[in-house]
Amino acid sequence: MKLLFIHSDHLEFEAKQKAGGGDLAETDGVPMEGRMEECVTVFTTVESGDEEDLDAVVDNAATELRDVADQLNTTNVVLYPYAHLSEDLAGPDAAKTVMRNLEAELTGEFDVLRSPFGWYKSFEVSCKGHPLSELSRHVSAHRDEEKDPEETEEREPSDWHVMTPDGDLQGAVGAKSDVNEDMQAFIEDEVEGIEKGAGDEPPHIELMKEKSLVGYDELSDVGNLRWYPRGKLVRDCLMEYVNDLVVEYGGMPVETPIMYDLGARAIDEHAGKFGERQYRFESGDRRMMLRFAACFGQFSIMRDMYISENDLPLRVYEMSTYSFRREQRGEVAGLKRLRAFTMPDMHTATEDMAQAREELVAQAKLALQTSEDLGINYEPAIRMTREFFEENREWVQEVVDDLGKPALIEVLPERHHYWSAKIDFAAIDGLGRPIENPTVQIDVESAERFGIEYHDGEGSHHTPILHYSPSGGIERVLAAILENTATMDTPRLPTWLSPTQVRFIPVQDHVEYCDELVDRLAERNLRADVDDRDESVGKRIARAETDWVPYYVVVGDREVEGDTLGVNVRETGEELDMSVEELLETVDEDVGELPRKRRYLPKHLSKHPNFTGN
RNA sequence: GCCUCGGUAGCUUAGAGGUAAAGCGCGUCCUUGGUAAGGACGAGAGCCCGGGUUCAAAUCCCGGCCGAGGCUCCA
Repeated sequence: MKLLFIHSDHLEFEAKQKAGGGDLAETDGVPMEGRMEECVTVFTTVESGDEEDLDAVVDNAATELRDVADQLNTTNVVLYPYAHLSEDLAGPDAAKTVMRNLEAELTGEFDVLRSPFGWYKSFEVSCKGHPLSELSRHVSAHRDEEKDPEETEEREPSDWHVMTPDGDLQGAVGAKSDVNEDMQAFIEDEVEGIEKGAGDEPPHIELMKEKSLVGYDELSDVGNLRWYPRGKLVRDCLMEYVNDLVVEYGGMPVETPIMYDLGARAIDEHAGKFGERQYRFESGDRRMMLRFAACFGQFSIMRDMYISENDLPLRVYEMSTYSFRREQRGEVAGLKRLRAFTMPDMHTATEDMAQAREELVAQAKLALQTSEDLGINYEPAIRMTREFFEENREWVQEVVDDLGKPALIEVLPERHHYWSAKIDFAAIDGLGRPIENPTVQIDVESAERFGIEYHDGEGSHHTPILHYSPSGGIERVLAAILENTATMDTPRLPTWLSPTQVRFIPVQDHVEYCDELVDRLAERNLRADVDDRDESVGKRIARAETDWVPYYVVVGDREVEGDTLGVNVRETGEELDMSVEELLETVDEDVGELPRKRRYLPKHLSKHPNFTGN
């Protein structure tokens, strides 16, 4: 809601003509003309985000108004509906409700004159012109806890348990002694609300800058990152990894638009559920939004398809570059929380709840596999409504057994969101705080809202739909990987993600020989480069160390003339004698089946520009 | 969004009303090096942006932008 306060000598209005059609114009309970002296005139625009909680908006607006009236030392208030303060209007019914309720809220405390909604009106206002006589405020539907202590009581707290693979269920806090360190940290954060690492910067933020991977860009909005070649390579490898994994599983890749028309009912409803955290804008005469996940486009595809029961489960997949969430300013942090992020997103239309449950487990297990490949430890949390838990208790036990590790169990008294059950996986960062990454959820609402149906011999049916991200957002995956490095003796990336996998350091002018070795590695799609700079050996080795190169080799007369290389293995700090062939084999095995992309930077270090780490 | 702290060379930081510093990096030269940083010289600064106070502002004040942390939040 937008409010424009004018401290006025007087305000006078007269309704002239109804605006819009139907019963838009208010006729009952408001005067058609009026005048007030020595007042604060409040031009008011109710916005779409306010519809989330009209009572909260009224309360917050009243608070602002009291504050302003107090400063201006007046008790006369004119409430004047004025659509032109925002481009994102609430529906007329909501707007009228807010105006009426605000009037009711203020009456008694103030002398209130309200001007009617939905009319073209003439008005005259005389602004006093002192420094505080024109003020504007933005009020949201967000409840401030301090102002409304009773509000926090409203949502009943969840029950928390830990379930072990053998089916044993116990209270989460009591189970802490039986689980590993990460799960303990997870319970402390989720259940006990214990803050850890207060005041410290998470290590990944400095690393992403220092290693020239990712940086901020002041010319963009907050939480929109830029990727330098080294980071871009890591990012592309991660994306390729996830794409391959999902396609292998049976996801069918698509690509869908990043912006949607809020004029479409299904879009408006789906978007409306998620409150204010969206990028919204006008384009021509349309109100648009940027997607916050790939649901919109994929649901739209499914809606337009003729889906036979034989097509189920139907898995539509997309690497959403980008999804957008306008997180609050102070919530955005490093790679952990962004406004523009990259979410691998698959939606699966299923025949019925039985198939949905089956898919949920299979997809959860696939998520756990990324844990292996990425070297990130994940702790699972199964969250569901009490109703779901009671109906599916045995099945939940099977799930935990299948996942093969203890799971945090959250039982919600009632359904708040579109899902009835979901499984999240959390990595624990260097400060003991969770980074929630993969997730799979059973959505019981969207098929109906978007008109997604499948057809069998009998007729058509709405489908339960799974939302799935096998890895979580790509940026968060990198955050988790970098956080991991902070606890290592020798911090490093896995070889398959290292921008340079092998570096050669020539002495006695053996650059050409090194170039040949680079080419031999390239034949196997392995990334090598040559530090041909005119620097001391010690200095170039220091550079290989700070560049986190997993294998580096000094190449001089001995190597060119002999048949072994002294290969420095960063992980162990050992120098091993290997033939060229052995080096190739070692690196080859190290990368294994994981993606192999070409180098993004020149072969010679002397040609590497310094990208600023910002 | 609110609160606290910060923004000085490409990077990391020192300085605190009166001519703007250092290390790293960069350039040139010397060194032709054998496993974590060889030497010399040099270039490089709208001191985040906009206002204000002052003879004088990077420095003090106000507003904004960006970053970190805290609150809230992550659908």
